[in-house]
Amino acid sequence: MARQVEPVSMEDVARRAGVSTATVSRTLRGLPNVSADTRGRVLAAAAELSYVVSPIASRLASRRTHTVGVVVPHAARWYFSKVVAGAEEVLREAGLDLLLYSLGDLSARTRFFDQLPLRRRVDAVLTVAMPLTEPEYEAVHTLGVPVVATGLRATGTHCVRIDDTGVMLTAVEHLAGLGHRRIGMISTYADQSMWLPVAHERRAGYLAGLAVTGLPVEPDLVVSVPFGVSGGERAMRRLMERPDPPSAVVAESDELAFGAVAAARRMGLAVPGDVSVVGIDDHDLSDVMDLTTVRQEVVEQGVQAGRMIVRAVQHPGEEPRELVLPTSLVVRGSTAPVAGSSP
Amino acid sequence: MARQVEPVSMEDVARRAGVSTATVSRTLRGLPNVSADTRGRVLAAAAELSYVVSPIASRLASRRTHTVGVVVPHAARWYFSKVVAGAEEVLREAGLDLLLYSLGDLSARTRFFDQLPLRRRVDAVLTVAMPLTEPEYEAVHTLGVPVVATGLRATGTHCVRIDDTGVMLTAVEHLAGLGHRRIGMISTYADQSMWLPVAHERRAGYLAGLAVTGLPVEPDLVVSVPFGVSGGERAMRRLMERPDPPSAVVAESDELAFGAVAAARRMGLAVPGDVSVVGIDDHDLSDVMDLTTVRQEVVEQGVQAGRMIVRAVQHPGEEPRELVLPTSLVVRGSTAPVAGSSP
DNA sequence: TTGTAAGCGTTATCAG
DNA sequence: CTGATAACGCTTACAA
Repeated sequence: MARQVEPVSMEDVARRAGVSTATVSRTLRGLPNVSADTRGRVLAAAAELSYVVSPIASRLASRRTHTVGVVVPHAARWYFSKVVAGAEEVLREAGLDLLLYSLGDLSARTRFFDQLPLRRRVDAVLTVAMPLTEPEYEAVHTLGVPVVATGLRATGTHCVRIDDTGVMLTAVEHLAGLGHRRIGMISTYADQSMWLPVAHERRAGYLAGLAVTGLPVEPDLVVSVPFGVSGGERAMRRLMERPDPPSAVVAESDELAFGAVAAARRMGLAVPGDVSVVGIDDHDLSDVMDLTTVRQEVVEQGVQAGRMIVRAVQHPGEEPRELVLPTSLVVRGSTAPVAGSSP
Repeated sequence: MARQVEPVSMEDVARRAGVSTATVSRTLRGLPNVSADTRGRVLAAAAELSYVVSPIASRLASRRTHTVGVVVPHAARWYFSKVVAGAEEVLREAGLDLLLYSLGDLSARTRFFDQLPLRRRVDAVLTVAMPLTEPEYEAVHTLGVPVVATGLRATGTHCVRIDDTGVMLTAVEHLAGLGHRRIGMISTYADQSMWLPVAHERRAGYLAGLAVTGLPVEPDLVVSVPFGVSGGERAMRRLMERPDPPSAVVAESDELAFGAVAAARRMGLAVPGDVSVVGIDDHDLSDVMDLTTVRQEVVEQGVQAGRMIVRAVQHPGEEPRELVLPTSLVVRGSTAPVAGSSP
């Protein structure tokens, strides 16, 4: 068992190679001003001792942490884990450590922004679908490091997102194109002030869709529920129990739509026969659920955010960039022409 | 904009409080040998300067990293993200940083265990459902820090898991109890050597279930596919296209079962009318899919693993513990008595 | 209880 | 191209 009992230090390597620690450091970091001969001896010595630099000492001396803080509202949810996975790959390959913070409940979040455990600890911050309050925003900027946000429009920081208004507009247009004239929407409450802006924009997209297709706005056809499958169920029940239920429903996300489809069927309604349903995301399970949806590339958002981080770490103080990724309608079996319309 | 221009150091605090840095250090770490009076002055000074210790300097001096490396095969998948989320909460509250490594493809994995970027960087390692090869195991132990594994049986390290044989046995017994005599199984290939042991144990549980209920083994009724929804679809098609298809199928996991249910329905078969399906997990979407399953508490596994980590960091060198969490059958609408049997 | 001073293992500056 | 040597910002004996 090759348990590494006493850690090797740079001095050990230097001694063995017959050079100074400064030269070892230069060599190991790939700096140009080392002769080929010396470089060889140093690398050999390092290899023989199976030496690795202590990242901690290196960080203290260089004053760079080589670490990025990734802050998410809920690490276990579909969207967030995808983004994190995408970013992780890029960061790992760039040699940056990824420090994960999941701030599910409000107290954790409050403590986080109060104490700011990221202070002196990261070179950059990635916030994943976290609308920050003004004080939170200030707190993060106190860190003095670049920030990139995903999942929502951000001002003052880099960001990668989709057109949240546009996706909903696409969904409504699809339904209107199938002849639906009364389209409901399943929206979400502010989930502890997370997601608020996205919910807002998607609602705006819904309204824009109605406007574009010349449909009247019926405020009662928009119901707001907490995020999640069971929220979707509840919303659908509320919509379909009305005396004049809509013939189609758009949901703010696929997970809500899953609940909606299930609820409709449990009520004895046929999907898409009695009611069509469209979601947003193209969740991994949307295909088996046969759900029509507007796809967004979530892992790709993480990848792009990771790249932005890497760039920002290398060139801090650059103008905030905004990257809007494309989305696309995926038609499946949960939508059909409205009953009684011409095919 | 309160951008923190010049970081405050412990010396600044010491000066302001009229004490030495040693005393500041003792105070801030809550050591007992500081007079109440001094403590007050130090805390006040620190607060006024809004000082926080540099974790990096602290780590270099104390030779403890306060960091745990979390290694997962695929950060974006349901099981892994849940475990990570559970562990994250515990670790964050214990003041430990969580360094995430997702080793999806083989080359990333190879590089990881070759270079071992965790060296000198973590106080403990958490492996999430990662069966390690012998060399990988050796490599990790080279780190000289405690290791805890989740999701599978481990020898030589702490571990938290479920009874993977038992869950499958439960599933088969449920079906046999409904009168099913010919039960198929959807199993998985080694996914880059990940999960292998789990697949093996669940297959063993399936066989044990047949034995216990007195059913004959039909090797052709076990089909292996890559993990995932589409794997489940393919497997189900292969099973149901046989001249003598089974009347029920158990899947190694819910995601496979989702695919199986969808495939059956696309083939025009009724679930559970023509074929019953059982999964393992109780995935977030199993309820809307109306899938009978054997539930495991995945977040809880992460929480318990996190606690083990915390304990192990405080008392390294303790005997490896093993924690086996309970599971439970959740009967939903994807299973029914076999057609033609008495109710 | 408190202070002094020697590390911790690098990087970085400045001569040579 | 290479080597001293002073940081880096804290912890920790050891003294007082």
